[in-house]
Amino acid sequence: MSHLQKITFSSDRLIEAQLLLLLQIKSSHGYELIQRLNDADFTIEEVDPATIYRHLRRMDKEELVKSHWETGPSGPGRRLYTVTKSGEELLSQWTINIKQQKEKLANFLKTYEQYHNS
Amino acid sequence: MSHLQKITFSSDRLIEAQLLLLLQIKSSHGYELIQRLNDADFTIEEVDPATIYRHLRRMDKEELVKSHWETGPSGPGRRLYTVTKSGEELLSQWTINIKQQKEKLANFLKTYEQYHNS
DNA sequence: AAAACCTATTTGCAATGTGAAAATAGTTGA
DNA sequence: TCAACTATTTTCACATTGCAAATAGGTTTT
Repeated sequence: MSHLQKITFSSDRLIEAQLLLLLQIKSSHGYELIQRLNDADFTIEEVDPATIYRHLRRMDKEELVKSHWETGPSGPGRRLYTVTKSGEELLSQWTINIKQQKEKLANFLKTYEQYHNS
Repeated sequence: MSHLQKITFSSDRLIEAQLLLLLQIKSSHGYELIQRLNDADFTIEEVDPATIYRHLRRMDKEELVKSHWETGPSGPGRRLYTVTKSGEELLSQWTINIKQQKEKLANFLKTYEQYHNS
């Protein structure tokens, strides 16, 4: 493939993995994803809505998700997001990265405790 | 205390905790810290020197570390950093945050695996 | 002795991402 | 009607980053 985009796994992009996971479990629109993120036991802080919407748009452009506009019977129009095959593949790579990150944090704590019990 | 600075625990500031830990173990100057970070088993990626130097200067201003200029017998002058009491206290708070973060990552992986074995 | 290299820190610049707030807009309930 | 809720987008100022270059002392190689 000629133009594979560069994959960024920096931990400040963790929100991407979280969105992909939630979307894999169930397609949603932005507003609902914000609530699901705030309810999830794997997120830390309240997320700023603008950040979520911006990530979703970016991920749409990068074809990690696809979206279509829904003008339902009630409420304002909303954009329904679904994860793509490419997004699922990226999510699976994210889990490897997250396992690593978890190990690194464990090593940090180990070093800290070793130093403080001696 | 009247002007406690706001503490940021966002994971992209993890570098701060890493620097504080290394400095608590042993005072160092920037150049050495870059090497120690790259050797440590709790860091992920290669760090950009500019980032390290900038964080050290910021932490100096915030009195998490203190520094003094060393004109040793060999090599160019260098700034020797030592962690302060305030820096040690912050590091201890960081460990709590890192434990939480580790838990959140574990929860993420649990949710992922639960979804993929059903 | 000049050239190249290592140690050591700082600064400039463009790019990226964020939070906060406001703009937009449809729907529902009092 | 007015307020509240749902839903998304955009603007602005600010923080931070990576990369590169500038600066500079010291050591090693040719």
